Amino acid sequence: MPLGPVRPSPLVEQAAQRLREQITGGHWPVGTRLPGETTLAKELGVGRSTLREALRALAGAGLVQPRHGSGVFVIATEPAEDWPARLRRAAVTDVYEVRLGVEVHAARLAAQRRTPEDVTALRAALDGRRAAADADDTAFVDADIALHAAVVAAARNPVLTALFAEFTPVLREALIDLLSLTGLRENHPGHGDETHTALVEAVTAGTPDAAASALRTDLEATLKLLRERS
Amino acid sequence: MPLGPVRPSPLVEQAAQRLREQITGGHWPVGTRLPGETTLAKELGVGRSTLREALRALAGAGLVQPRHGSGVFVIATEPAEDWPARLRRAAVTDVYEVRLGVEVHAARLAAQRRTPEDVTALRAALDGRRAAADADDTAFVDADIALHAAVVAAARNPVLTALFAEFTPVLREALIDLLSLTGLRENHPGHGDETHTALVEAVTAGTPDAAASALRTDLEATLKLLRERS
DNA sequence: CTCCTCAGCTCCTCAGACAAGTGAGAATGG
DNA sequence: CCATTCTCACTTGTCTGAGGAGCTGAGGAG
Repeated sequence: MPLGPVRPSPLVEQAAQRLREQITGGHWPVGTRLPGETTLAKELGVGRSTLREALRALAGAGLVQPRHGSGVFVIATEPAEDWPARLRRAAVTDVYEVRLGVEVHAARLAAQRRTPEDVTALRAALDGRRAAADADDTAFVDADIALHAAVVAAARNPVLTALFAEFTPVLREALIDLLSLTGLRENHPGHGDETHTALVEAVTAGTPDAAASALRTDLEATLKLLRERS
Repeated sequence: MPLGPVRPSPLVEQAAQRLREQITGGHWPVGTRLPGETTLAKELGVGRSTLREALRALAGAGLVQPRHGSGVFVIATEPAEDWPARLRRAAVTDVYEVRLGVEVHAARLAAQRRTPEDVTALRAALDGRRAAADADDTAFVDADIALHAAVVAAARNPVLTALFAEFTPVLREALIDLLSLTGLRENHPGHGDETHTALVEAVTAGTPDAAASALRTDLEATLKLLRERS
């Protein structure tokens, strides 16, 4: 039994989240002066310095602006659309789930559109993943992600490619953690080689449904592992 | 003559600026562990609380990430990218294509997870879309998007919801244009009512494949229209 | 009416203390 | 000799108390 983490997030982040909700939720429109530090700290049940750090985090994100002697004011209601930060805050399983949907769709499109250049790139990435079977976890994860990125690139949709790139850092970290914690590769060095080969073959052959199902199999297995650990 | 401020900026901001320069200047690449709080505070000549607030501001901006007991780490060297702008620059068909993949996946999840509240919200949104059949194009598009947003919300994945929200503005504009240019609704006021009803029913019934295929039918029809016009 | 003073609010900064998590090396057991 | 467990130094997290400095509006002096 994997036992998820017990610890709650730091108080600072909880406080920042609560305040953020007030702002993005429209309760405190632009121009609002927030209640004083002592008041807010008491309301949220945290110390004054903790609250100050939470406010400072929001200021760093561009939501509020403190004015010495006058108060803290709301200057924006949207988090400046900072996706990397948002993804880092989110639960890994939620991120992975979205990645699954995006990439399965990409595989489908790739099977319809791949060019000869895409095919050679895919084969090279697949070879790279095999070559990394004996390497350390980090190198293996990088090779794995490179293959997946090649599939997405073959879909020939720049928005899709950019979106996948946004997910990469979080993915990389989560997968490296997963491998080092589970020791998954010790028994199966080339873990997932069959499904990945099937994926590349399906994209090459131009069969969308086969590509989608091969990829779905691989990703759902990993997602299951991630869920068990969190 | 505007006369700038005479007083120096708060120490917190000065400290944050100094640290930011170290990061964006490349002296501390991604993955670096910053010196400890006490060390940094001494080096910059400020108190520990002040330094902590400066670090918290950088964390809010997504540059660093503190890990309890371990240290503060650099996780990015530039203040994030602007997705809304990127989506606006991209081809509408590319955006719509990604939206299709994301939302079909969301529909699948929604069919597995929808709560009774989701179901009532879905029915209300469906009624809203019907009621807007006689309204102008803008109101109809808004009602349509509200229904789709309700489906995504029922998937109960915050990342997915946020991602869809990112697409909404571009979508809205493109669809309004499409309707006014094609005059599509003049002959079929409740355009797409059958497929949307089928979608809501499938999500309610909890049949992922049916929900996915109903939605795919609707979205691919629109995507085809978009392609023809561009 | 204008200007000044001032009290009461605000944020800013520091110091000190203790709690809690992490990781490496020492000590222990086989 | 190896693997496990324990210990400890070091890290960030949290709170409290104390002043410092800036802003704002009320009220008095001219």
